[in-house]
Amino acid sequence: MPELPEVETVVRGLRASLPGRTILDVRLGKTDFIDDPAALGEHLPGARIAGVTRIGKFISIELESRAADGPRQIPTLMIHLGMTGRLRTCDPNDPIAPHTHSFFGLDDGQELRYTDIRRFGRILLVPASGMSEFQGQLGPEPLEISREDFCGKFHSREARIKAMLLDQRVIRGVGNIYADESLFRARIHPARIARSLTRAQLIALHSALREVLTAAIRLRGSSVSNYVDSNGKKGEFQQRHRVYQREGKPCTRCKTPIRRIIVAGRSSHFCPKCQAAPRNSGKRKAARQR
DNA sequence: CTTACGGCCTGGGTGC
DNA sequence: TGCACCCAGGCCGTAA
Repeated sequence: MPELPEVETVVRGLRASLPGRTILDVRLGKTDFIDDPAALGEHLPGARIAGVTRIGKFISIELESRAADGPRQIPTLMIHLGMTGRLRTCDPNDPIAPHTHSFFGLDDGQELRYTDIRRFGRILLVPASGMSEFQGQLGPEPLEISREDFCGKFHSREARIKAMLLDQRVIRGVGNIYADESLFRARIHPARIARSLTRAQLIALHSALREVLTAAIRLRGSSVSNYVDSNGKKGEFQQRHRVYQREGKPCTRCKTPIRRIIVAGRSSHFCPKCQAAPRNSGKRKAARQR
Protein backbone atom coordinates (compact mmCIF):
# COMPACT_ATOMS: atom_id res chain seq x y z
CA MET A 1 0.00 0.00 0.00
CA PRO A 2 1.36 3.36 -0.91
CA GLU A 3 2.15 5.37 2.20
CA LEU A 4 4.49 8.33 2.56
CA PRO A 5 7.72 6.60 1.35
CA GLU A 6 6.02 4.94 -1.61
CA VAL A 7 4.26 8.13 -2.67
CA GLU A 8 7.51 10.06 -2.26
CA THR A 9 9.23 7.51 -4.53
CA VAL A 10 6.52 7.83 -7.17
CA VAL A 11 6.68 11.62 -6.98
CA ARG A 12 10.45 11.65 -7.44
CA GLY A 13 10.06 9.42 -10.47
CA LEU A 14 7.38 11.60 -12.03
CA ARG A 15 9.45 14.70 -11.34
CA ALA A 16 12.01 13.41 -13.83
CA SER A 17 9.59 13.52 -16.75
CA LEU A 18 6.48 15.57 -16.04
CA PRO A 19 7.49 19.16 -15.26
CA GLY A 20 7.33 21.32 -18.38
CA ARG A 21 5.03 18.92 -20.21
CA THR A 22 1.64 20.10 -21.40
CA ILE A 23 -1.42 17.90 -21.06
CA LEU A 24 -3.08 17.54 -24.45
CA ASP A 25 -6.07 15.39 -23.71
CA VAL A 26 -7.83 13.37 -21.04
CA ARG A 27 -9.51 10.01 -21.54
CA LEU A 28 -11.42 8.36 -18.73
CA GLY A 29 -12.67 4.84 -18.14
CA LYS A 30 -14.43 4.20 -14.86
CA THR A 31 -14.76 7.44 -12.93
CA ASP A 32 -16.39 6.54 -9.61
CA PHE A 33 -13.17 7.39 -7.76
CA ILE A 34 -12.92 10.84 -9.35
CA ASP A 35 -14.61 13.70 -7.48
CA ASP A 36 -15.67 15.61 -10.59
CA PRO A 37 -14.78 13.71 -13.79
CA ALA A 38 -16.11 16.37 -16.15
CA ALA A 39 -13.89 18.99 -14.55
CA LEU A 40 -10.78 17.09 -15.66
CA GLY A 41 -11.66 17.46 -19.31
CA GLU A 42 -12.52 21.08 -18.70
CA HIS A 43 -9.37 22.19 -16.93
CA LEU A 44 -6.52 19.90 -17.93
CA PRO A 45 -6.15 20.03 -21.72
CA GLY A 46 -3.70 22.80 -22.54
CA ALA A 47 -2.38 23.04 -19.00
CA ARG A 48 1.35 22.81 -18.41
CA ILE A 49 2.74 20.84 -15.52
CA ALA A 50 4.68 23.21 -13.29
CA GLY A 51 5.76 20.73 -10.64
CA VAL A 52 5.06 17.49 -8.84
CA THR A 53 5.09 17.35 -5.06
CA ARG A 54 3.83 15.13 -2.27
CA ILE A 55 1.29 16.23 0.34
CA GLY A 56 0.94 13.42 2.84
CA LYS A 57 -0.18 10.47 0.72
CA PHE A 58 -1.38 12.72 -2.10
CA ILE A 59 0.51 13.33 -5.32
CA SER A 60 0.12 16.98 -6.16
CA ILE A 61 0.53 17.95 -9.82
CA GLU A 62 0.69 21.72 -10.06
CA LEU A 63 -0.54 23.20 -13.30
CA GLU A 64 -0.16 26.53 -15.06
CA SER A 65 -1.67 27.97 -18.18
CA ARG A 66 0.57 28.52 -21.17
CA ALA A 67 1.41 32.14 -21.92
CA ALA A 68 -0.68 32.17 -25.09
CA ASP A 69 -3.75 31.33 -23.06
CA GLY A 70 -3.39 34.43 -20.99
CA PRO A 71 -3.59 34.36 -17.23
CA ARG A 72 -6.01 31.73 -16.02
CA GLN A 73 -6.26 29.95 -12.73
CA ILE A 74 -5.76 26.23 -13.12
CA PRO A 75 -6.54 23.95 -10.21
CA THR A 76 -4.00 21.49 -8.86
CA LEU A 77 -4.45 17.86 -9.90
CA MET A 78 -4.45 15.80 -6.71
CA ILE A 79 -4.10 12.03 -6.84
CA HIS A 80 -4.36 9.58 -3.94
CA LEU A 81 -3.27 6.03 -4.78
CA GLY A 82 -5.45 4.35 -2.18
CA MET A 83 -4.30 0.77 -1.82
CA THR A 84 -3.68 -0.34 -5.37
CA GLY A 85 -3.28 2.85 -7.38
CA ARG A 86 -0.40 3.22 -9.83
CA LEU A 87 0.63 6.29 -11.76
CA ARG A 88 3.20 6.09 -14.51
CA THR A 89 4.16 7.50 -17.85
CA CYS A 90 4.49 5.20 -20.81
CA ASP A 91 4.33 5.04 -24.59
CA PRO A 92 0.74 5.34 -25.85
CA ASN A 93 1.29 2.12 -27.79
CA ASP A 94 2.25 0.14 -24.70
CA PRO A 95 -0.30 -2.51 -23.79
CA ILE A 96 -2.93 -1.19 -21.39
CA ALA A 97 -2.72 -2.86 -18.00
CA PRO A 98 -6.03 -4.17 -16.67
CA HIS A 99 -7.93 -1.69 -14.47
CA THR A 100 -6.33 1.35 -16.12
CA HIS A 101 -9.00 4.03 -15.84
CA SER A 102 -7.41 7.37 -16.70
CA PHE A 103 -5.16 8.47 -19.55
CA PHE A 104 -3.50 11.85 -19.87
CA GLY A 105 -1.87 12.53 -23.24
CA LEU A 106 1.30 14.64 -23.05
CA ASP A 107 2.98 16.94 -25.58
CA ASP A 108 6.14 14.81 -25.75
CA GLY A 109 4.15 11.89 -27.14
CA GLN A 110 4.10 10.07 -23.83
CA GLU A 111 1.03 9.20 -21.83
CA LEU A 112 0.40 9.39 -18.10
CA ARG A 113 -1.78 6.50 -16.97
CA TYR A 114 -3.62 5.81 -13.73
CA THR A 115 -4.26 2.15 -12.91
CA ASP A 116 -6.18 1.07 -9.81
CA ILE A 117 -7.42 -2.48 -9.31
CA ARG A 118 -9.69 -1.75 -6.34
CA ARG A 119 -10.42 1.90 -7.10
CA PHE A 120 -9.88 2.91 -3.49
CA GLY A 121 -7.81 5.78 -4.83
CA ARG A 122 -9.07 9.26 -5.51
CA ILE A 123 -8.53 11.97 -8.08
CA LEU A 124 -9.65 15.52 -7.52
CA LEU A 125 -8.94 19.06 -8.60
CA VAL A 126 -8.20 21.63 -5.95
CA PRO A 127 -8.48 25.29 -7.00
CA ALA A 128 -5.90 27.73 -5.68
CA SER A 129 -8.56 29.18 -3.43
CA GLY A 130 -9.14 25.78 -1.86
CA MET A 131 -5.54 24.78 -1.23
CA SER A 132 -5.28 26.17 2.28
CA GLU A 133 -8.46 24.37 3.31
CA PHE A 134 -7.18 21.15 1.72
CA GLN A 135 -3.87 21.44 3.54
CA GLY A 136 -5.62 22.47 6.74
CA GLN A 137 -7.43 19.15 6.91
CA LEU A 138 -4.08 17.40 7.20
CA GLY A 139 -1.61 17.38 10.06
CA PRO A 140 2.07 18.23 9.58
CA GLU A 141 4.57 16.11 7.68
CA PRO A 142 6.18 13.59 10.05
CA LEU A 143 9.63 14.42 8.68
CA GLU A 144 9.09 18.11 9.30
CA ILE A 145 7.37 18.31 12.67
CA SER A 146 9.67 19.21 15.57
CA ARG A 147 10.10 16.96 18.57
CA GLU A 148 8.26 19.45 20.77
CA ASP A 149 5.29 19.81 18.46
CA PHE A 150 5.14 16.05 18.06
CA CYS A 151 4.98 15.46 21.81
CA GLY A 152 2.38 18.20 22.12
CA LYS A 153 0.05 16.44 19.66
CA PHE A 154 -0.13 13.28 21.76
CA HIS A 155 0.48 14.03 25.40
CA SER A 156 -3.08 14.96 26.30
CA ARG A 157 -5.05 12.73 23.93
CA GLU A 158 -7.21 9.89 25.12
CA ALA A 159 -7.08 7.90 21.86
CA ARG A 160 -4.92 4.88 21.14
CA ILE A 161 -1.50 5.73 19.79
CA LYS A 162 -1.96 3.51 16.72
CA ALA A 163 -5.25 5.21 15.84
CA MET A 164 -3.61 8.60 16.16
CA LEU A 165 -0.65 7.69 13.94
CA LEU A 166 -3.10 6.60 11.24
CA ASP A 167 -5.20 9.76 11.60
CA GLN A 168 -4.17 12.04 8.73
CA ARG A 169 -5.42 15.06 10.68
CA VAL A 170 -2.79 14.42 13.36
CA ILE A 171 0.19 13.49 11.16
CA ARG A 172 -0.06 13.07 7.42
CA GLY A 173 1.37 10.24 5.33
CA VAL A 174 1.61 7.41 7.85
CA GLY A 175 -0.30 4.19 7.16
CA ASN A 176 -0.45 0.74 8.67
CA ILE A 177 3.05 -0.41 7.72
CA TYR A 178 4.99 2.54 9.07
CA ALA A 179 2.76 2.92 12.13
CA ASP A 180 3.50 -0.67 13.19
CA GLU A 181 7.19 -0.47 12.29
CA SER A 182 7.79 2.76 14.17
CA LEU A 183 5.86 1.55 17.25
CA PHE A 184 8.01 -1.57 17.33
CA ARG A 185 11.22 0.42 17.12
CA ALA A 186 10.00 2.75 19.87
CA ARG A 187 8.87 -0.29 21.92
CA ILE A 188 5.33 1.00 22.31
CA HIS A 189 2.27 -1.27 22.24
CA PRO A 190 -0.20 -0.11 19.54
CA ALA A 191 -3.17 -0.08 21.94
CA ARG A 192 -1.53 2.28 24.44
CA ILE A 193 -3.50 5.44 25.17
CA ALA A 194 -1.46 8.38 23.86
CA ARG A 195 -1.86 10.37 27.09
CA SER A 196 -0.32 7.54 29.13
CA LEU A 197 2.96 7.61 27.25
CA THR A 198 5.97 9.19 28.91
CA ARG A 199 7.77 12.07 27.30
CA ALA A 200 10.72 9.76 26.70
CA GLN A 201 8.47 7.33 24.85
CA LEU A 202 7.01 10.07 22.66
CA ILE A 203 10.51 11.28 21.84
CA ALA A 204 11.50 7.72 20.97
CA LEU A 205 8.44 7.43 18.73
CA HIS A 206 9.24 10.69 16.98
CA SER A 207 12.77 9.44 16.28
CA ALA A 208 11.62 5.97 15.25
CA LEU A 209 9.10 7.40 12.82
CA ARG A 210 11.72 9.64 11.24
CA GLU A 211 14.22 6.82 10.96
CA VAL A 212 11.74 4.32 9.50
CA LEU A 213 10.39 6.77 6.95
CA THR A 214 13.84 7.97 5.93
CA ALA A 215 15.16 4.43 5.53
CA ALA A 216 12.07 3.41 3.57
CA ILE A 217 12.41 6.36 1.19
CA ARG A 218 16.05 5.42 0.64
CA LEU A 219 14.95 1.88 -0.33
CA ARG A 220 12.17 3.19 -2.58
CA GLY A 221 9.36 2.07 -0.31
CA SER A 222 7.84 -1.27 0.63
CA SER A 223 6.44 -3.52 -2.07
CA VAL A 224 3.47 -5.32 -0.61
CA SER A 225 0.31 -6.02 -2.61
CA ASN A 226 2.12 -5.29 -5.87
CA TYR A 227 3.21 -1.73 -5.24
CA VAL A 228 5.63 -0.43 -7.87
CA ASP A 229 6.97 3.05 -8.46
CA SER A 230 6.47 5.26 -11.50
CA ASN A 231 9.06 3.21 -13.39
CA GLY A 232 7.41 -0.08 -12.55
CA LYS A 233 10.19 -0.88 -10.10
CA LYS A 234 9.60 -2.59 -6.77
CA GLY A 235 10.72 -1.12 -3.45
CA GLU A 236 12.98 -2.96 -1.06
CA PHE A 237 11.98 -1.82 2.40
CA GLN A 238 9.66 -4.82 2.89
CA GLN A 239 12.84 -6.81 3.53
CA ARG A 240 13.48 -4.59 6.55
CA HIS A 241 10.05 -5.02 8.12
CA ARG A 242 10.39 -6.25 11.68
CA VAL A 243 6.72 -6.76 12.55
CA TYR A 244 4.46 -5.87 9.62
CA GLN A 245 3.05 -9.08 8.09
CA ARG A 246 5.40 -11.15 10.25
CA GLU A 247 2.75 -12.72 12.49
CA GLY A 248 4.10 -15.86 14.17
CA LYS A 249 7.67 -15.18 13.07
CA PRO A 250 10.34 -14.56 15.74
CA CYS A 251 10.94 -11.01 16.95
CA THR A 252 14.26 -9.80 15.54
CA ARG A 253 15.15 -8.56 19.00
CA CYS A 254 14.01 -11.31 21.40
CA LYS A 255 12.71 -14.23 19.28
CA THR A 256 9.20 -14.04 20.77
CA PRO A 257 6.60 -14.75 18.05
CA ILE A 258 5.15 -11.57 16.56
CA ARG A 259 1.45 -11.16 17.25
CA ARG A 260 -1.35 -9.57 15.28
CA ILE A 261 -4.36 -7.92 16.90
CA ILE A 262 -6.97 -5.46 15.70
CA VAL A 263 -6.47 -1.91 16.93
CA ALA A 264 -8.45 0.99 15.53
CA GLY A 265 -10.06 -1.49 13.15
CA ARG A 266 -6.68 -2.30 11.60
CA SER A 267 -4.34 -5.26 11.76
CA SER A 268 -1.60 -4.34 14.16
CA HIS A 269 1.62 -6.31 14.38
CA PHE A 270 3.82 -6.18 17.47
CA CYS A 271 6.14 -8.11 19.74
CA PRO A 272 4.27 -8.97 22.95
CA LYS A 273 7.50 -8.92 24.92
CA CYS A 274 9.24 -5.81 23.55
CA GLN A 275 6.01 -3.79 23.41
CA ALA A 276 4.33 -4.11 26.78
CA ALA A 277 0.53 -4.18 26.76
CA PRO A 278 -1.39 -1.32 28.41
CA ARG A 279 -1.59 -1.79 32.19
CA ASN A 280 -5.27 -2.55 32.57
CA SER A 281 -6.08 -3.91 29.15
CA GLY A 282 -6.94 -7.28 30.71
CA LYS A 283 -9.34 -5.72 33.21
CA ARG A 284 -11.03 -3.68 30.54
CA LYS A 285 -11.56 -6.69 28.36
CA ALA A 286 -13.01 -8.63 31.28
CA ALA A 287 -15.35 -5.79 32.17
CA ARG A 288 -16.61 -5.55 28.62
CA GLN A 289 -17.36 -9.25 28.47
CA ARG A 290 -19.43 -9.07 31.66
C1' DC B 1 -16.38 18.08 22.24
C1' DT B 2 -13.71 13.32 21.73
C1' DT B 3 -13.41 8.52 20.77
C1' DA B 4 -15.08 3.82 19.18
C1' DC B 5 -17.10 1.02 16.01
C1' DG B 6 -19.41 -0.98 12.10
C1' DG B 7 -20.36 -0.75 7.31
C1' DC B 8 -19.28 0.43 2.68
C1' DC B 9 -16.54 0.54 -1.63
C1' DT B 10 -13.77 -3.48 -4.81
C1' DG B 11 -11.51 -7.62 -6.35
C1' DG B 12 -7.34 -10.82 -5.55
C1' DG B 13 -6.09 -14.61 -2.82
C1' DT B 14 -7.29 -18.50 -0.11
C1' DG B 15 -9.39 -22.65 1.22
C1' DC B 16 -12.89 -25.96 0.82
C1' DT C 1 -14.12 -26.18 -11.49
C1' DG C 2 -16.70 -23.02 -8.68
C1' DC C 3 -17.72 -20.23 -4.84
C1' DA C 4 -18.04 -18.19 -0.21
C1' DC C 5 -15.24 -15.62 2.59
C1' DC C 6 -11.57 -12.50 4.28
C1' DC C 7 -9.03 -8.49 3.97
C1' DA C 8 -7.03 -3.99 2.69
C1' DG C 9 -7.41 2.14 3.71
C1' DG C 10 -10.24 5.96 3.93
C1' DC C 11 -14.48 7.78 4.95
C1' DC C 12 -18.92 8.36 6.95
C1' DG C 13 -22.79 7.75 10.08
C1' DT C 14 -24.04 6.59 14.61
C1' DA C 15 -23.50 5.77 19.50
C1' DA C 16 -21.61 6.63 23.96
